[in-house]
Amino acid sequence: MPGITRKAQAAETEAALKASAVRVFDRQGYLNTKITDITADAGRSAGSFYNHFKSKEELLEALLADLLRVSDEEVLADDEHSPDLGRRDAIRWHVSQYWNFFGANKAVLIALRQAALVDQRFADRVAGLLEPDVHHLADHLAHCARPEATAVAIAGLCQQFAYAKLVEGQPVLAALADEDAIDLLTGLIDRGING
Amino acid sequence: MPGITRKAQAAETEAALKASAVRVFDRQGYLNTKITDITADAGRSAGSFYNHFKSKEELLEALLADLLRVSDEEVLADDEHSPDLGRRDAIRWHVSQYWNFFGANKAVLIALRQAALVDQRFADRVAGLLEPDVHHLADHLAHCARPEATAVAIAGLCQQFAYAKLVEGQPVLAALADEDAIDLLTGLIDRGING
DNA sequence: TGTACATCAGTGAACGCGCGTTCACTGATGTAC
DNA sequence: TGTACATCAGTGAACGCGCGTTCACTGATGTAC
Repeated sequence: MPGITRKAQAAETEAALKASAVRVFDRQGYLNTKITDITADAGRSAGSFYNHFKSKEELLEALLADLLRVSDEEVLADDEHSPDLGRRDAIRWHVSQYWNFFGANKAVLIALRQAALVDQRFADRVAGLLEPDVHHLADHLAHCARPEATAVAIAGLCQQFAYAKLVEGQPVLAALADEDAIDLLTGLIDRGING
Repeated sequence: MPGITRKAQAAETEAALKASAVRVFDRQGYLNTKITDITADAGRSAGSFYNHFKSKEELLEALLADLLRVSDEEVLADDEHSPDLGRRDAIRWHVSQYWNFFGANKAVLIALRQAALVDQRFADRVAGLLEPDVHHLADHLAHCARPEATAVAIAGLCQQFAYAKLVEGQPVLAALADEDAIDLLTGLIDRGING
């Protein structure tokens, strides 16, 4: 079969590089990762990297694209959630979604945040990605005093708490199960906006 | 007067380097700043830097020490604030303190956060600095379900919101005055923990 | 007080390390006839 | 189907840029007598 085996090999190497990148980013952080760290983890030569990506940034873009594709599919599979954030269970559903998404993709999410610190292009990119979510959240908060600002605050609360628990592994939070964390955030938000 | 003029010159250069560092960190971020960016801004030669600091990290440590010295003085000058976070005005006082401190020192605070991403030593350092505050906050929250975790969440909320408003300058928050931001946070926290 | 020497802050060209990136080469796979 | 050539994924040594860091030098300030 002409053309299949070679393409398959290339695809396999590309996938291996991506998988290694995620692993290494998770271990050492994006900014501390050298291209040769990735290729070494993947068991390929340094030069091989450039057959697939122009740079570490482009590799991260590819990981982001993968992440967005998967999460879009999940959103489509979601048949109707309650949009009424006046109800505690609706808040909990959203928090839980976010928490699980963060946990499942933390290596890439943190890599993006790190890249955004150093590279304005990524900063704009990340801001653009979050904006619709924050906007969506603000719509749900129309009954509050300052919907947009409150949405930003709540998004920040969730992000920072997830970071403290799932990435830094703060000792203070060690005893906190995922469900407890979600409950805690849900309670703060529910009372904060409805209470 | 023996020994005075020369020491004065050295002190002046050191101060100029620190001031330039803050300015340049604010402009380009700590991680994007080269040592020669700092010396150039200060109008000194590259080599001069090493008469005063062993590295960019040590310079940041010095800035941190300055910041801690000043803020300790302020804490001492604070004659009794209400420790009862059951009262809205007590919460507002704390939030306002934090907000102003963040605004006044954002360049250094953000530099620290950036350094912590890349350098485990700074990460531990920053964590150690915040811990007493979070612990103090947890004490005030003894009546809540999970005081420590709630304290971490609230600290994260404030930090992230201040970052969004004061550093990223999120367009959505452009119309929000400092007082409004403080009120918003106060409201969320007050209802969140007392509501 | 004056002179001769020592010390020190500051200078900037040069050095060298780390790492991203290239490129000539290999061997395997695909194509043409 | 077999043979000869083309293409391509992968290799790893070598190259070179950027930047941190050094160091011999300058001129000014301090010290000794």
